[in-house]
Amino acid sequence: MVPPTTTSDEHATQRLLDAAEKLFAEKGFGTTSVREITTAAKCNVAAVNYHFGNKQNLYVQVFQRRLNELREQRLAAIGQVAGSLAETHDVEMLLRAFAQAFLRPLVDPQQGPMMLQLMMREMINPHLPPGMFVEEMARPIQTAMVNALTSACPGLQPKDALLCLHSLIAQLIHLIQARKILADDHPILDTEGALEHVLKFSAAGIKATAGGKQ
Amino acid sequence: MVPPTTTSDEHATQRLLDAAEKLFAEKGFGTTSVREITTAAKCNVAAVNYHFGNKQNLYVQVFQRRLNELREQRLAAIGQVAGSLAETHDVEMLLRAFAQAFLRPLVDPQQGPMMLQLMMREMINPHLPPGMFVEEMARPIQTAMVNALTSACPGLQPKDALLCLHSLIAQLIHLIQARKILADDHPILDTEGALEHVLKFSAAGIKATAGGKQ
DNA sequence: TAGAAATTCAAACACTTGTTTCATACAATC
DNA sequence: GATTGTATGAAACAAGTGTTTGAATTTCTA
Repeated sequence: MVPPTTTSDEHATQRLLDAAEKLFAEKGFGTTSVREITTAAKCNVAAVNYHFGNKQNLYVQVFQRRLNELREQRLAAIGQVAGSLAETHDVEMLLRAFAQAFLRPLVDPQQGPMMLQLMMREMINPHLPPGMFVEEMARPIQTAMVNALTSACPGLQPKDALLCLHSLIAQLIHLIQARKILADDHPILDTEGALEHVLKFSAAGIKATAGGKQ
Repeated sequence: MVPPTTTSDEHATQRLLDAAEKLFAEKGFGTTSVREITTAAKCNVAAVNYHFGNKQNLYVQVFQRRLNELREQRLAAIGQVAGSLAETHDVEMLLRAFAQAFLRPLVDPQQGPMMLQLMMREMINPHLPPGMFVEEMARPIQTAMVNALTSACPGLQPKDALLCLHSLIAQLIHLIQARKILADDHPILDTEGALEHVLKFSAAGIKATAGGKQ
């Protein structure tokens, strides 16, 4: 008998989740066939239906497995920085910490690009139960970050903090997405100089937003 | 014989392009079947292959038809504003004009959401000839806008102008995308107040970027 | 109006899709 | 060691895929 924690011979359930995650990220739900998944996972075709009921539920389980850890990872990072800042009101430092917490899992060469692709695809054509992504990921991060922003940046209304947060997130997502398409054209976007720009750009934007409404 | 400009009875080629555009935007290339398209266009199944050779080429033609007009529309708007500004150095006005030129075709209820969906899908899984989208759309807009930005904002290096432009575009795209997912949660994002925020936020960001490097 | 070209049509092509079936092999329990 | 419940296997299911065919029809032209 083989120990259950061996990478090359884990349970079929895990192999299916891993293979499905990879393929769903690369090709999307609709254009990834069950046979591709089972072949990559070295299983029989029937394995998906046996272990997960159907293809759609396998997709949901792929997300379930990652959303929790990703959310907790981000919440922890936000809480840590928000606590240590306290009264320093250093916006740019808060942004940097958040950006790193936001990006780290997404640029980790191991499984980073996969995660983002998965989430982008799910945004554009959803196959999860309605609300699952928002409730388990988007909303918790949003409220935690809005709280951190408002307390680090006096004069910033919660409503405006939300808008600023979305401005930042938009740029971070675009940062990763754009370099896939424009990488050859603009090596600028590839370096971490782009991240520095986003932080500087956003810090100024936030200060202007807070100042203007005060 | 029927006049060629009748909407309800135009040539099959046009009906196919219209139906395909709509369906590709809603469901994506891979998950839209030729039969769905031909049914929606009131054609026979063979019509796609007769008029366009194959499904993929129909997809390319859908883009060909729109990319040109969209690009020219945007270039005209940029050129107009950039010319009239000349020496006023009014960054926020330039941004507003660009944002409107960028968004107008995308929020036009007639065909707006379709266009954006189409382009987002193409970004995430491409079915166009490599480089077509960048060369016919992304790059021309980029260079025109970078020129307009650097001349309207002295002290802004072209390299930084490009980064600022991407920061703005990222927010504009996110603005449209996010409200599909979070619309119920945050009616804030739905109003045009969000656009005003993006403009104010970005104008401050650009000024900070220009000032810091000077 | 007759003939030629362009278009539409129903039917079939070979292939892939998600899922099911049932027989086989394996694991652990009595 | 026989008997469970669990897992895997090859094969088949009906339905849907893009594309092709060749005849019927429409449209234009000479």
